[in-house]
Amino acid sequence: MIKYSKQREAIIKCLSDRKDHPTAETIYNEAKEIMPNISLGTVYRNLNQLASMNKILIVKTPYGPDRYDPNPNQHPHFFCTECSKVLDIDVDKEKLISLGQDGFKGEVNGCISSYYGICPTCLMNNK
Amino acid sequence: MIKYSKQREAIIKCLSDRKDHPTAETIYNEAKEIMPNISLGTVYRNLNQLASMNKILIVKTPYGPDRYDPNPNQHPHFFCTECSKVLDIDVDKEKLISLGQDGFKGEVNGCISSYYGICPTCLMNNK
DNA sequence: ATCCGTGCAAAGAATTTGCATACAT
DNA sequence: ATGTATGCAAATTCTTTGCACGGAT
Repeated sequence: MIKYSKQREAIIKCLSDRKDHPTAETIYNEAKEIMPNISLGTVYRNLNQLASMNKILIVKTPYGPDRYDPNPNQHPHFFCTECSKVLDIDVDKEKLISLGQDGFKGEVNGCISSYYGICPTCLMNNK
Repeated sequence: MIKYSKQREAIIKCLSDRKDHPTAETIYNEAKEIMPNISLGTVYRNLNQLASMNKILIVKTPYGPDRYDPNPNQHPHFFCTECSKVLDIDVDKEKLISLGQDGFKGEVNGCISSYYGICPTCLMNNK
């Protein structure tokens, strides 16, 4: 049985407020402002707990620490190779799966897709 | 300028001989049989060097250590959730990219796709 | 009263790096 | 001779965990 905690509430709030897929460290620093005694271990514990309850998503990155996404549905992300930002990118999930399933003799249950390139903001600034 | 070394040769040989995307540790253990003094640091150094020269691919995994692929072209992998095997999976690259680019205002330069599910072998054994 | 969650610090896993020496060019 | 590569061990980075205590139910 899961019990309420101020820390978990703060972590969820920090994560939900952001659209930039923060790292545990970032969440920790932000949570510290409203809760100076919170520890990094607690942040990790809660993030893992939330992920295993399918409330949030852990986003593995090609480099550096994991990032966290308040949207629990597995969906593709875009990694900007210029500014390192991580964005959501809208991709047809069914098509993605069927691309993999097509001709494959096993059973495809899901797909984690990471697109990379130059994000709209950097593209605009470059011009 | 890059200089020849027995160690690098052994590492390349071990990697090329395998189709199972070994970890650095696995390569290290295998290389040790023909070269007992080789160190894990050397294995990592060479793998990173080869990857940055685009001779091999580093395959990030959802859990556990990175794996290495003698095929340097970025291509999708399949992770078996039963036996943890990592397989190549044949997916139309152009379609994959265009799925991401479609409607996205940035510039998509590539995609790292990880499919997961049950591999053909496990599927067969389950029946 | 029970037992889940916390802070802290230590441990762990994976990978990188500094340094003196060995080897390829 | 020059400079890259190596072995070794220590250092880094990111994350998990053990433990005693505090707080939610």
